[in-house]
Formats: sequence, C-alpha cells, structure tokens
Amino acid sequence: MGLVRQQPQSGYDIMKTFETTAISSYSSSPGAVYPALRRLEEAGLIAGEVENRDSLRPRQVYHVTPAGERELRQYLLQPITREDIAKNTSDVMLRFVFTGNVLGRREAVRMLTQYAQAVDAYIPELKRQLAIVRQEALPYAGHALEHGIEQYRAEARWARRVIARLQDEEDDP
Amino acid sequence: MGLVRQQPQSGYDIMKTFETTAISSYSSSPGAVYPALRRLEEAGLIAGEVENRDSLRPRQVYHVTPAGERELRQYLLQPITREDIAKNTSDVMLRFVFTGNVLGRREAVRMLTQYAQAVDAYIPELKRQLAIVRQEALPYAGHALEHGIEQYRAEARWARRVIARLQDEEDDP
DNA sequence: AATTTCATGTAACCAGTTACATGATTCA
DNA sequence: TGAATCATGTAACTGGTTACATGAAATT
Repeated sequence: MGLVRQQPQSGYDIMKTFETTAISSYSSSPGAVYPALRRLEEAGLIAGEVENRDSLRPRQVYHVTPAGERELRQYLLQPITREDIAKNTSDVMLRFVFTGNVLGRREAVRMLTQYAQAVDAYIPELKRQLAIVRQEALPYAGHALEHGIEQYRAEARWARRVIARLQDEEDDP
Repeated sequence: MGLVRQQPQSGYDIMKTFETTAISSYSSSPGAVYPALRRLEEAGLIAGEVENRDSLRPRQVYHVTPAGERELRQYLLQPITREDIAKNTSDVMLRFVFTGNVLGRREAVRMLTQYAQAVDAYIPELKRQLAIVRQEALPYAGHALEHGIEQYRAEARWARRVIARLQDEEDDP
C-alpha cells in the first residue's frame, strides 16, 4: 500500500519492485500480490482504474483512497515497539521510508529518535542473554548473540547519523 | 529440529526457547510447534518417547533419529546463497550455531568464510541500487539503503572476527 | 519467426496465527 | 484456595507458495 501511495501503479509494477529492489521478505509472486490488492480494494483503502480500456492490453492502476491515506498515516504514526525491532528491522526500514515520504522530515526524525532509543534499550537485553549463554558454555550461540549486538549497535549509529543529516537539511534548506 | 538435536526435548521446551531467547522470526505458539513436531516425526527425522508414562503429566520427549541426523548435516553443508543473505540473516545465524554444534569448528569456519564472501559480493549490488535511488532523488529510500550497506559491513566484520577467534582456538586448544 | 516482456489472474497446497480447550502441578 | 505454570493439543481463519493459464506487445 505504501508503494501505491508513492505512485499509483499496477500489480505488475509492484511485482517488479519486489523483484528488482532489496525489499527483502516480500514476495513477488502474483499469487501474493493480486489477492492482496483485491483485499485492499475491498477494504476501501485503494481503488483501481482501468487504463487503456480500449486497447488490448489493459492495466489496473491502483491509487490510494482518502480512507487509505488516513489508515496509512495512522499506521505510520504508531510507536515503535520492542517487538518491531526484535523481529524484522527491514520492516522498520520500509516504515521509515514511507514515514519520510508521507509524513515528512519532522516525523521521520521523530521516528528515528524513537527507534534509536528502542534499540539502545534492547542491547542490554541481548547482553544479559549473552552472559547467560557464556555461563552455559555455548560458544556458538554466544558468537551469534555478539552478532546481534553488533547489528543493533550499527543500527543505532546509522539512525543517529541520519537524524543529524535530516536536521542539517532543516537548518539549511 | 536443530534444537531437538542439541538436546532431546518436548514441544513445551521448544515453545519456551522461542519465547525467552532472541531467536527472532520463530513463533512460540502451540499451533505451530506441535504440528511441526508431528510432521518431523512422520518424516522419520525425529522420534518421540513418553516420559513419566505412569504419572499424570506425561511429556513427549523428542530426539533426532539417524535419518534426521543425516538430513540435518546435509542441510547444514549446503552452500550459502545470495538469497540466504538477502532475506534473513538471522536464519543464517541459526544455521551457524547448529553448524558449530553439529559439525564442529572446522565447518563453522568454512561456513563463515563463505558467508563473508557472499556478503562482500552483495554490498556492491546495494551500492548500485543506492546510486540509482540517488539519481531518482529518493532521499529516504537512499537512507534505508545506506542502512542496509552498513548492516552488511558490520556483518562481514563480525564474521571475520569470529573466524579469527575460532582459528586461534584451533592453534591453542 | 521466436523469444522475452507485459499483464492479469486462478487453484491446490501448505503452514502459521489466534483462540479455545483440558487438566495436572506448583507456588504464594 | 486461587493463580500461575506445566503440558498437550485442536479448529477456524488467514495468507503465502508454486504452478498453471492466457494472450498481447515488444524485442531480437
């Protein structure tokens, strides 16, 4: 839906995007995309219009309805939870991109600030787990946990860097 | 199955592990765990035995069969693909832990070496995508891509550090 | 002329989520 | 004694995967 918001497009376009870009964990199969578009349309969040109706190769181009816009904004404004960061960071990234595009720079900064704080709060949790697996002499699990800690550290660094950059732009447009 | 390999355990134990540890993207719901155990048992990869049969609270404790052991080893020996690293790094981490525990340090090092190479090969791909989104003036998508690049850099650093550590242990056991 | 790409979909299969259900045991 | 935990499962719903199907338009 975020994709359709950015630019009205067809199911085929969406499949293309999932195939070619690094939006991981999303499937480009028509069996996933077309039913999903249908569901969103039935929920009234997007609406499809047929392009090139007269020609022999029509396209269903979807665009976001006002109700869909409201829903999307509401979704993007939801606070970032511990679950969000523990499960899929790439989902959070997608959310960040849409937050920036739909709600603007201010909100994107707000979101990243929240995100960085949530990450900071999560790292000690992982450290506790690391202490436990070290006690239990599970070396490989320990390495994997260190991996997680490093990942989240990189995560926080990135967020703070982007926040700084966005705020610089604000000062100097 | 990897969990059952490490130590024979029940469905409840597995649910507990998923709940308490940072094995993301795995569900702790009984509706997922018990059918999965059943499937593995029907495939002959694990076998369950009833503990405390006489008591009023029996437990089905599963252990890996020889066929399951073969299957697991074969799975762990499979080369790491571009898809593996692009989709879910946490799955790769799980695989690393089991590789270390089941196949030993040598294989763990081999796997990490492969992994680091695959990551190195993936980063330029992301950089190309970054160049494209910069051309198209998509700032937020650009920040998200930079995030991905940073993540994979941290990934490669971690892998090389762990490789070095494991090789040190080898020299000096 | 043949292959690839555009463009849309359907259907069978598989698997996860949520919620419900049951009952014993342990702990406060 | 009541609440939490141990322990196992089922059922309805949801949604994704794989594969099949169709046919026009563009490319080689």
